[in-house]
Amino acid sequence: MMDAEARILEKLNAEQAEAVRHCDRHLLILAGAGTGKTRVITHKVAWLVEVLGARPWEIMAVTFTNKAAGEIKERVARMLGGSFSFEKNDWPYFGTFHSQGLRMVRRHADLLGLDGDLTICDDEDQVALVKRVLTEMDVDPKQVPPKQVAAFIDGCKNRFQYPEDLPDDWYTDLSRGVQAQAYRAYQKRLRDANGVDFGDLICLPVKLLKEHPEIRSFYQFHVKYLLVDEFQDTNTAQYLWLKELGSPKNLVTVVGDDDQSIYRWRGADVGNILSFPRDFPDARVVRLEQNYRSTGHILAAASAMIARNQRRHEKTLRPVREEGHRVVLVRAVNELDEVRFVVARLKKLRETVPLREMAVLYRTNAQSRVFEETLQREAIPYRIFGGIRFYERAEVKDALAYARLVVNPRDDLSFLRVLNTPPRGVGGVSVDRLVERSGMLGMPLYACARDAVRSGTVKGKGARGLDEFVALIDAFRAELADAPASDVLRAVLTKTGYRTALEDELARGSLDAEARLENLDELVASATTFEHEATQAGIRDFLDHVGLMTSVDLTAGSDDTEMLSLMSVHNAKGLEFQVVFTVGAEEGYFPHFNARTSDDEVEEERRLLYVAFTRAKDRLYVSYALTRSRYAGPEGRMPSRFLAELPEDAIDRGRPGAPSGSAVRPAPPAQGGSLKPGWMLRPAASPVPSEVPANAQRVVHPAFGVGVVVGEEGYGPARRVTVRFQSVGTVKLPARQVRPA
DNA sequence: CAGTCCCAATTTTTT
DNA sequence: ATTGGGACTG
Repeated sequence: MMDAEARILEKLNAEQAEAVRHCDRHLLILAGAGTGKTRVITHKVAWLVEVLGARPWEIMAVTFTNKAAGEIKERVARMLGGSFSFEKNDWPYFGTFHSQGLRMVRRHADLLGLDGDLTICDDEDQVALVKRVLTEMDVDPKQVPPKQVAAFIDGCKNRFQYPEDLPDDWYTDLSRGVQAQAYRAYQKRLRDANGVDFGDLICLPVKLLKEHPEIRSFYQFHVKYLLVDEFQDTNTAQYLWLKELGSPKNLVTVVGDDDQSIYRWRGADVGNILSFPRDFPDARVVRLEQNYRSTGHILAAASAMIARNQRRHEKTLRPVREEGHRVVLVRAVNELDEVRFVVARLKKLRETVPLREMAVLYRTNAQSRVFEETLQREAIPYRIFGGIRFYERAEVKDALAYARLVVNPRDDLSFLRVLNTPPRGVGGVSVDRLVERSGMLGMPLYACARDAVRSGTVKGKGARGLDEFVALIDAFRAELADAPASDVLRAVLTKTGYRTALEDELARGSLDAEARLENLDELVASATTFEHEATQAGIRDFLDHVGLMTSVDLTAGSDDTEMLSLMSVHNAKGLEFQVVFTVGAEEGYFPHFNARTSDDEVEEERRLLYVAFTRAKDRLYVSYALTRSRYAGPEGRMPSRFLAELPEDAIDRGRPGAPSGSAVRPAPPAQGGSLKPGWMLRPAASPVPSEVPANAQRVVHPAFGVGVVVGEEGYGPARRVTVRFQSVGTVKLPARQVRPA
């Protein structure tokens, strides 16, 4: 026994060992960036099994991505040798809240008024359904954007609020009334379609646990040890889930870092970290403050910056590594210049650092494009995480929609999606009549379609197409309901004529038809791979897999392939690289345009940059451009205000290899602790020697004369620019008032 | 009903 | 600049 203990604790420092061994009370581990969090989790699982004799099925670990779960599984398995097995459908369960939620919803579907063959609706499905609901309510989708309503619904579900839980006056409220009513209608439609959205995957388990004491006891009994990673990013509903499961009989361990909370917009509540000790009585708190990842200068820069946040736990990360290189701050003339710098630098570094140990991190996915073009030209292998994801491509979703309809004939969304894809003569008129009838009878569209012709609901060309469609789906259901996923997809693509239609397009010279066909092949290939990895995996499992896939989970090539990584900072959470390029460190990205109204938002933006910085092990480059073209011509840009918060002696200003004199002067620090963008609100006569981008847009105003654009926001008629005039100083005004000089 | 053309909005981050 | 949606025409 002592052997096992010693072996597990061997490579841990005192704090880590404490966190691993502490197993008689609930535990909150405050783990700063790079302090060996994953190591603590894996060792803790090993400890539970080997030292405390926990049974595998008594342990549940919740991670932020499926990939992280896989890594922990792998590492635990390696530590424990053959003594521990991870059967796919057995405990212990390592995965995201959402995948765990789906298991529970499936298992207890009958109690929730659902059928086990349910459909997971993604973001796009959700918006489409909202749009349908709004139309039915006679609300103009232009007046009330479906996306906004979808965000409202998500917000409610993040707080565990179903329509019946909303305060009565919300339904009559001028601003919220429509949204609340749409939510109620949406939820009904979703249930009728035997569908669940992401929010349901969290809320329904909580409902089960709250309303069914026997189910709660069952899970409390089974899940003796519950570990939650990235705890700072759990939302209210997820926290309620933990509270339902936590009992004196079991042990809840959460690991998190409030400085790395970057999902507030998705409902994450850092406050959960504060509440934990109160809600889980007797909980211990252990802090991990030894940073093993980054060299001294990098850590000093990141720490000084994050210390500016008001709402945070005081903590000091101690570097164990040497000082290392300073953080290099780079000023580029424009976005192309920035790319040139990064590529030149990484080509040089490649001589000593493997490409897979380098990453380019940006604020928005759109920023990857300029890099892609250059990297392709230079033949540097790269991979992009996130962005338009594979399973969200139209052709892939079409194929999956057929499969979804085969599994769940109540799935109206999929029905509408593929009914006339490829075209089979069923147009708007037929669909309208079908929808109307379905509403009247309270029957799913597919069921209505079956007798729509006989009842005269649909006539003519539409009737023939509809019959054809119903026959197709019926045949699939009869033959393929239990077939392997790849067989189903192959059959769908050929027998529906989908592939043929695309091939025709290709023959007629459509450029993207080829790419789409390739994507379909890739889809079938990924289904085949999936079947090989999991025994007995049918189409249902594949649809689940696809529905819960995260962008980080889906990466072309394995981790050890020689490729540069490009990703948003959000996607980089939990990863580390020897060399990190943080690009676009400008006002408008850090903080983002849409996030500079409240102090809370600005603090989250600061955390985002902090996460980016702390991914770096050996070298960190931070770059910004003086002008950047986003849609129509170059815009003047200012360095991020956060750059002014970096300590002088940890950074290296000026661009290595560039002509001298390219010193950097970041935005002046905010005044008096206020987080307002100082450069925008500066009084006209301000003598602050702020920098005007060399090739910023020059403009003329009828009254103020000539000036230079230093900021901009909005689009179209609402577009406003900030102009520094020679005559009156800096003024913010509608863009239409000035003309290019 | 399908295909084409034109106009508008879009770009924050994602399970 | 690209893309999606809506309107118009064949």
